[in-house]
Amino acid sequence: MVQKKKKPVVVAKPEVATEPKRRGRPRAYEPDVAIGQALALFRKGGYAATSLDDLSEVTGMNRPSLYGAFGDKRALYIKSYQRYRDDYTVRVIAIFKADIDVRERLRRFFDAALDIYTTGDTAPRGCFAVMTVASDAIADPEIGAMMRENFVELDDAFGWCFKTAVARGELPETIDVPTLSQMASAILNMLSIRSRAGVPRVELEAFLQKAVGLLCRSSA
Amino acid sequence: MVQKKKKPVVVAKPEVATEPKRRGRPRAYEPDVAIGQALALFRKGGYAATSLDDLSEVTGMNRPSLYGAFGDKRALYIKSYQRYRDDYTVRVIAIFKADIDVRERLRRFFDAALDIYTTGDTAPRGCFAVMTVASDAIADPEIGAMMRENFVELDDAFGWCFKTAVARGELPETIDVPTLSQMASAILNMLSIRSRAGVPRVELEAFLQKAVGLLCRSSA
DNA sequence: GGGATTTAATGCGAAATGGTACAAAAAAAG
DNA sequence: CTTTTTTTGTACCATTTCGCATTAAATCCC
Repeated sequence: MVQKKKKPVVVAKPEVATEPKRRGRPRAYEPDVAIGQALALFRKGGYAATSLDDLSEVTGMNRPSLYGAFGDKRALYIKSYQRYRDDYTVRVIAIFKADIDVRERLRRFFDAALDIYTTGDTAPRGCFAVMTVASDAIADPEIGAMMRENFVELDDAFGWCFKTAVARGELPETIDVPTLSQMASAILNMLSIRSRAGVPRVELEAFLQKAVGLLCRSSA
Repeated sequence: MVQKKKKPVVVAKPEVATEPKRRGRPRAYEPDVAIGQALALFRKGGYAATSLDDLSEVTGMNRPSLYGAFGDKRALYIKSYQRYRDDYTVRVIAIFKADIDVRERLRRFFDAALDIYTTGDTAPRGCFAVMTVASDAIADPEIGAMMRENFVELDDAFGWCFKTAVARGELPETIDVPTLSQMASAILNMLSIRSRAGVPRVELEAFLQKAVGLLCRSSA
């Protein structure tokens, strides 16, 4: 899904299945890991503060190669975001598949977010989408639309949690699913901001423990 | 509080009380409005994406004057933040002084935030502190500390609201004040992110209406 | 009016930035 | 071995950026 596939029609040689015998000089880099390194750098400094030279250095690719492989800075930024989104999507799906009650599900959801937000060799990085919205990149209409979509998807994910909880009898039917979902999204935003600001993870976890309880209190 | 005062000891001349007879060539700019214009620009694009040339243009001051008056870009950024903080502080104080119940107080609080977040000649700007944390400026320890302090102050402000509500019998003594306060801060963060992302204000106001109800539901 | 003082305005310069042209290199195909 | 194809690596360009040095202007004090 992330990488090219190129119709492995009748691949006779059972190599690694990811090498369709390219023709020219072989690449000195792995596109996948390069995007990952670019993502890490963008998450550290944001769009404007990350230069192509920085990206070139961290990926080990020189600038023309970067350009040829991913396009200009903006394209690389968008590809990095898609990688970020793909990465956390698999975690969310795993949490959705688990047969657990709504409180545990929310706890795991927030905990996975903290994992992602506190990632960073030196300092926590927060949420890429939140960072993007806060940056100048939001002036780009296409990028803005992607970020709004991201937030809606998160609302929907939480909405699914709460609706499922009602269906399973864990919460009363009187709860306001949309409002609770947006509240959960708000908590996510707060985790992003504060973790990036340097608030210790344990503090945020302590808050989460009580916040989940508050969200799931059986109230009309 | 915002500007210099310079001991108006026995000011004989009742001018405007803000002109202590400077000596050299008079300024062609008003430091106050210049900072305001710089703030508007920083809020639009963030730290890295705002150049001194942009700031020079918007303030009408040429770069050497900017430098002489406020210091380098970082100093100007910090001064802009202080201006931002001073501006909203007066609004918060007004809300605190009003003799209203907790729901109305929270509503006004959030509404004032929306006023500030949706400010912008072309597009909404969000919260300056949130933007700063999300930017590369967070790498600066001093700026990071200022932002953490900002968040703590907001928590405290909400904490005062809830404690006062309990004292006035509007909420039961069993509420968890710190958790509710942080939840309110989380809502503030969400408003900042979404307004800047372009979510219409009416949508956010609709959410707020219900969110305040949820926060103030008399639950243990 | 003359000097002192403060600011404005011009412009320089070194470095960084995004982007690209072009030749050398490395592999497969013939 | 030669050609073709793809990527690498060096070098370059135009622009922007931050910062400062220097000169010109405007005002106050004597």
